[in-house]
Amino acid sequence: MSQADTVTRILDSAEQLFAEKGFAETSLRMITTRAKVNLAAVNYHFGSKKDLIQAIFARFLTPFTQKLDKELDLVIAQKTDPNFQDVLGVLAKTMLTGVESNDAYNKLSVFMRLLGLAYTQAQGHLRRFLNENYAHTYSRFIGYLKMAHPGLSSEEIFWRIHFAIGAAVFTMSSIEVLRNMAYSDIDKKSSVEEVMQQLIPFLAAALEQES
Amino acid sequence: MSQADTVTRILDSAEQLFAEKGFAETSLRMITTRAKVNLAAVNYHFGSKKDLIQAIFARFLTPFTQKLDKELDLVIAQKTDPNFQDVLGVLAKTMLTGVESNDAYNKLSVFMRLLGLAYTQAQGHLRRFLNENYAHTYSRFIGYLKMAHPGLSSEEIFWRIHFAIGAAVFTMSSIEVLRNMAYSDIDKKSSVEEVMQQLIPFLAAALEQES
DNA sequence: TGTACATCAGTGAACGCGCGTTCACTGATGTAC
DNA sequence: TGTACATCAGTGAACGCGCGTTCACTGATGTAC
Repeated sequence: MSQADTVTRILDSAEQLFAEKGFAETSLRMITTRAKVNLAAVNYHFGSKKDLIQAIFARFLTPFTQKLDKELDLVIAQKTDPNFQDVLGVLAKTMLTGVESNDAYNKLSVFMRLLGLAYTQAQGHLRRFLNENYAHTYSRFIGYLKMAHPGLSSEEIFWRIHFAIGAAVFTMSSIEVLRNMAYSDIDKKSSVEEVMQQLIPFLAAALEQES
Repeated sequence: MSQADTVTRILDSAEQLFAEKGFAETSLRMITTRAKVNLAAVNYHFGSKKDLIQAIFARFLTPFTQKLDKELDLVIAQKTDPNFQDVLGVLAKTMLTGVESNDAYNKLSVFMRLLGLAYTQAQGHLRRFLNENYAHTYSRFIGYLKMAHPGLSSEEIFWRIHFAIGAAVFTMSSIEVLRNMAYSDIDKKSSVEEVMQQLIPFLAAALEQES
């Protein structure tokens, strides 16, 4: 088994298990058993469990923020003064392309669950890591949103964005629990895609609302 | 030290620590140290860590759902056909009264963090417990919402409510992280109350939106 | 009133267990001469 | 072409540690006669 294999298998298994259970609740033994690699391989390749967690975020976020940056360049080149929907559209586009459609929803929902854990589980090292590596693109995105909606203060923009992130991240974090609840409450088990199709107008209405 | 003291001190300490760190990340040793009681006291009074977690939810939810039920009775007595805002208003009123104002916000935000953990951390026993004990009031509330907004399907109501719960629960779960981010991003550290005052119109706009 | 017993909150120390990490080691592949 | 050595992915077993739980025990209070 080559190195690339082992490293990728560890990342894949860890990503799934962390998204399912959380960081503290997932042991290296679970990860290495699922990945069919030796227990010591995580420490050999990544150094520690913390470094493995960071590597999982980097694998998703590095290409994602590169893509988002490029898309933002494109929009700005076409239209120096993009409106709110243009800017949000860039985010939606970046989130939903680059992979075949079924897989895109799945990868995105796994990543949203991980992002939720990053906020809510005590992982100071992870928040520091994200801030050091991805704050630039995040700030740029927020900056355009603010320019597009001058009626809102920075504070309002900040909190609205995080309310929206919260709804999205919570929904995806708990999607299996919620789909089961929906099934027992209203006899309908919506697909992840259907849920997202309801979430988008819900958030758009709330984000754009005049205060 | 009387029993009431010991039991209450354990509940108070556990509630704070679970809200801060999560269930798996909080050990009984942390709880009993903070509560200044013997390690074995948790198992003596509650039976197990799981039972302690359920007791914390019961302490908040039992009076809360009783109060919500009474308030729903009142509204229905006054107005057989309450509108969407009437029903949501009952929830807001139930959430924010009964304690002096500062404490009310604090208790509520602690509880929202715990509720977020209940959805996102693997605690099957807890979801079963909540479902067995509080599903009746929850269903009643959702039923009135649906009656008040006949243009929306059960499915739309279900998902909108959970998007809103998500935004609220995520915001409160991560409130310290978010307030610190706001401070470094926009130099403004809003109070929990100010954040809630922005959250309410945000959610109201999204919940009532015509599809 | 005094004695024997029951009840129960609380305790101190130990239990077995799963955890992340470490370490000496193997074996395959590449490099130098 | 053959030999000696270096590099490095991967391994198996063990390490110390903190965890939730258990258990025999204490000591205060209440009850029966």
